[in-house]
Amino acid sequence: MQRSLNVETLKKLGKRVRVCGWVNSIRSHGKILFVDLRDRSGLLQAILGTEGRELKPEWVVELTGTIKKRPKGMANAEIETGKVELVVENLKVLSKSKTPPFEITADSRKINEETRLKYRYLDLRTERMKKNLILRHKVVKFMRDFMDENGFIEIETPLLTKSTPEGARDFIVPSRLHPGKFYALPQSPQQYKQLLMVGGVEKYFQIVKCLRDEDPRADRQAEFTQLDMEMSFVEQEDILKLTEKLMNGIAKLIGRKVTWHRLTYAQALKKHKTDKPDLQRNKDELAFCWILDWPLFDWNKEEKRWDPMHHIFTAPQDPNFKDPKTAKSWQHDLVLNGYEIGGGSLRIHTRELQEKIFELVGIPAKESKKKFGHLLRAFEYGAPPHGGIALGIDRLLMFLTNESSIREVMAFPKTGDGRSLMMDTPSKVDKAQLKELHVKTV
RNA sequence: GCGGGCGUAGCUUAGCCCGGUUUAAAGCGUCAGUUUGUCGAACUGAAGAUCGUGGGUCCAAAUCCCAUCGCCCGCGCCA
Repeated sequence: MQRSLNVETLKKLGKRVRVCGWVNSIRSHGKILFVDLRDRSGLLQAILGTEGRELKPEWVVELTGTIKKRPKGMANAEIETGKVELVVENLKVLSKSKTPPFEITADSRKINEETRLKYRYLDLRTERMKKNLILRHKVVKFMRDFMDENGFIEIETPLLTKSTPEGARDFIVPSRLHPGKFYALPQSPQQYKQLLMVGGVEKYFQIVKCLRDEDPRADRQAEFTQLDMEMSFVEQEDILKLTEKLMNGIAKLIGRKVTWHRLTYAQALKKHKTDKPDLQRNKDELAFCWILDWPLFDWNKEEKRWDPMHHIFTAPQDPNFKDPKTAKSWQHDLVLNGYEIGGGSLRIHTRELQEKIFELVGIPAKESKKKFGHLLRAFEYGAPPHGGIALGIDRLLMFLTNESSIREVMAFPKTGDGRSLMMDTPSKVDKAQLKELHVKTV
């Protein structure tokens, strides 16, 4: 007999079914036992006799029996299957369980996160984590469908890539075949997506892991996921409109109210004293705010040079700008309830302008050729004007689920110092492994 | 790298300021038992803690001091 999900039993009144899942709770009345069976779809009350006496919470069982309507007045409005129950004819224990370190049925907000992270596979059984991960799936699916409907194609870019020390700290991977040389894990697929535009893709997107070796925060992990996109022949307004349409669609999907605001960088600083203003007026509102007209550069007092405000590929509004101090960029940052959840820009697409920027931020021509030669060369073969944006999926989900930590929307997050309490990572590796990589042991 | 908070049975906490009625308390869970209609049941009973770890002060330390470890929050950092 095919296995039925708990919720499916609603439509199987009077029929024999086979259900499988975890023992959520047991209410024993001696000769009659009520067992709430939990599976991915929800709970189902099963009725057993004394044969169920040995059952314990979190055991995995297979129950075969008949679905019956509950007696009058015995329905439970709290659960979806509350109008029916399973009268068990056969009980099979598929897997036993030790007493779990915390109660799966308890409110996990009251349980120490350290314990939850060590036993994450048990924490994932809780209603809270299940809900969050399902919502995450729905939002990501909506994003994929939306991008597809708007003519974008999803393309994967390499994980083993090139270190570009200008940005955040890179995670680096030693090369076995090339002793002394290293790959870097991508902080973002930035250069690849620009090269895809040169490649004539025109509309690219990717749901992609990005990695930055910086200290985590409640809203930040070393490893996170972005909806990354890039498009050719667009103005900034096209990118903003598309993003607004996407976010409105997501808000509608989950029934949340949305407001949109736009501020220039100067206005944001003047009115709100921050470039990440929180414009939320009530608890349920998703207050999005574009920050526009950013300065192209930022004066680095210590090094006495101009640093890019965002990154070196951001296009200036006036390609013939003379004064780095007043030059504005085509940068757009997206802020949600006071948190940056995305950023992007129109990009530079000519070699001349890109070289001018390298020079201004103090990267010598020799070095820029070595580090960015591939991009400069590509720009000489018909690079279309292009731009894009990357949206932080984890942070967005944090707001959609009303969680106060990004970890609550990730299946296997790391701690504040980048460790996994469950897998005990990072960990030491064999000397032999290091020797193959030509890495000296510390 | 820096600052702040927390650490007491499996879980959640009380006790800590102001050391001595503490044999470290409670709820949940666990274990044993009762119970044929319960609603993450109810009732009766039991077990379970070198108070994160190490050192110090004191007649006496969960409580005061020092060090150390772990987790959380923030700053720096995050092209």
